[in-house]
Amino acid sequence: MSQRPRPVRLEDVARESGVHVSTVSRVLNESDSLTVRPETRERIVETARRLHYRPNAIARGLKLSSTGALGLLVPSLRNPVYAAVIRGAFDRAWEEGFVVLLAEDTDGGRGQRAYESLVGEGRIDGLLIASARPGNPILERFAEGIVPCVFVNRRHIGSGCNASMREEDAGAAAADHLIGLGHTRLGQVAGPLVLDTAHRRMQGFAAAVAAAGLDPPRVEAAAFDEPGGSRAMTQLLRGRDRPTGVFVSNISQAVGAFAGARRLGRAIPADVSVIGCDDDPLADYLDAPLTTIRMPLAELGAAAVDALIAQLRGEPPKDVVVDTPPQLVLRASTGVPI
Amino acid sequence: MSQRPRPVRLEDVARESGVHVSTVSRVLNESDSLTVRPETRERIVETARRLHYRPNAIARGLKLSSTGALGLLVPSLRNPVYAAVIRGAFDRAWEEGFVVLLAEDTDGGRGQRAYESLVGEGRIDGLLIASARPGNPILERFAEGIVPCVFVNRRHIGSGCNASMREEDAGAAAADHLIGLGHTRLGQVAGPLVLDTAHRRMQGFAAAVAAAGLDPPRVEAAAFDEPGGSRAMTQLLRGRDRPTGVFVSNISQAVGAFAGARRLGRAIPADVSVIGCDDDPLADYLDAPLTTIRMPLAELGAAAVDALIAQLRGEPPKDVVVDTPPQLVLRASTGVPI
DNA sequence: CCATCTCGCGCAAACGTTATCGCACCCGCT
DNA sequence: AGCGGGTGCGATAACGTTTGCGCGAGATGG
Repeated sequence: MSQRPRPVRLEDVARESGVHVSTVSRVLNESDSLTVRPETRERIVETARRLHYRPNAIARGLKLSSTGALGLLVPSLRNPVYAAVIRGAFDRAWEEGFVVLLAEDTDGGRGQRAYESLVGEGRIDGLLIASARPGNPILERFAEGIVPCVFVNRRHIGSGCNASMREEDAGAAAADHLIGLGHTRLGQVAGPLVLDTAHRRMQGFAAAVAAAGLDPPRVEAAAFDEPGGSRAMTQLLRGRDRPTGVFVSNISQAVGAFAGARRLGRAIPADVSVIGCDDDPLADYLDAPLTTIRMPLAELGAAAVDALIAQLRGEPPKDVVVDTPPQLVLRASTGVPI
Repeated sequence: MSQRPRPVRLEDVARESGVHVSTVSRVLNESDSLTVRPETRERIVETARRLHYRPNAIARGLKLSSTGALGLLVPSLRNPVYAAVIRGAFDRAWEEGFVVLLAEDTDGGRGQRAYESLVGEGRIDGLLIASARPGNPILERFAEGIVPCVFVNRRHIGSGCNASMREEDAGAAAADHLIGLGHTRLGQVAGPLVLDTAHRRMQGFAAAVAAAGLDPPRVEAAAFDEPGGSRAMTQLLRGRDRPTGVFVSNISQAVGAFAGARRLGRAIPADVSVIGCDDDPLADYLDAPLTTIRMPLAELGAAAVDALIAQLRGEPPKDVVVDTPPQLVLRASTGVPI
């Protein structure tokens, strides 16, 4: 029954170095009024280190009415794409002295509950929302304006605080690659078109196809998961005039799309070229290895954190777009049409 | 420049209902000394609801010296298996009135930093560690005993507070399935054997093989990711006496193993049967659809939260094993040997 | 030698809660 | 009428931190 060690408080450091707590606080915060003798400062810093003092975030949060924590709502933890965004956000937040609290905003109210706990109970200073979608109750709560928010990846039009990437360029890069290979009948497995991200990706793709003077691509919208990709690909590959080159919007969709093509007996890339969006280690291990458009996901996470912290500092919210261009990662799933 | 609405405090509710804050606090906490007139209670509850009062978790945490938050450290957010564990943990925690703060404990110090922020700064009451592995610095910090901990999935031998599943039975179920199909030369793509989980899975597999009177399986240990699975499978399938049935320990490894077999020109299941561990939607979309052993992952997450909360209530720590048995999910990647 | 100024630090109040104590008041009993 | 004991609630002190204010002491100037 060993006791848990009582955490060391400001008062312990103060007593040990023979000064008042307020002095310790000021010294350790390196604050403005540095009117402290160097030797005293030295002594305080030294004992603080010796005792392994760490300020209590709860007490600090109460006094400062700011917790040093940011929330991050992602739509699904099963989607490896978000792992990259999350890492980018965590790392940048840490650099800025913040901790980020991650929650999954799936159907079933997990996101709502997280919102209640994190925002409603004052546990965070700001919220990163990567799970925006029309009808998501979180959007109504956003309007209440309890905490500053930034929408990540999926924009919330009119919010004035979106962090996004060059989705149109991603679609265009995919189209250009397929067109460059000689494909003339193109198709797209898009995401749910109510999602801003999916919509822009589609528009960029369609615009590039139009610019090349080709017939508009056939588009099948589908959920961002394996079943969605499978069903959409099956639709695209059925019937006459089927596309020889298909742009798929997400790695999970790509896995499903591969399965769909396989079931119809179509080989990749011999019968149909497939290019994916969002690069992921998994792409190397598909059959065939998936050519993708790499998106700056970690940078997106970092940029979103920056934008949120700017708001916390009192700056007016603004939309930001990560300017790193989408980049083609060539593997084996695309080739010249037969 | 709309102002953020100032959150409603206990005092607002008190003023509005004409009583003192302490009374409001007692009423809303339904506490012991219910010596309050029903009409007063009614009035307080009513105005609290009307004003949408939510207690401030920070102030509450400071006073009670308990935050109502649990930490959860997972080794990788790219592994879909953990999504299931996380959901189980989140949901159970919510039922018990706790919020869980999720962080990734990858190489590169993310876990360390999370530990510092969450435990060191007193942001959480207890910690769930799913990222235990020999040499992980978190294990030394555990020994300091600042907060109660529970090790999830990967046990920390000797800690006395592990939550795990019937890994040996998983290995045995996989072996039994392959043996039942008539396979006599078995192999295993194991996880890193320094990990308790991987080791037990391997032992269960080996024991079942021995019990059937077969030669001991060839085991290739590998990282729990696609490259690991690919390399290990390649090793297993090279040389004479290669196995006709292989047990792979994880869905990511399975993807890699499929790729490895493909590169050697071996068909699944015609040339080699593959059975995976941990069921996941992805399994349906592999070529061939992957037969797996389903593990009770969400229940594991829930059980770990239960064990941690028990410790917070002052009960002595104890090891728990989720008793739901591993279950065969038959798909197309296993068949009778040629 | 006293007034003034600056330096170096202590004092105490707050942040929003909860918990312990205690004080009125009302009821019933003698 | 006086007394005792509940009943119903208010005052208050914390929890660990930050911060405006102020006070003593030494330095400086007249």
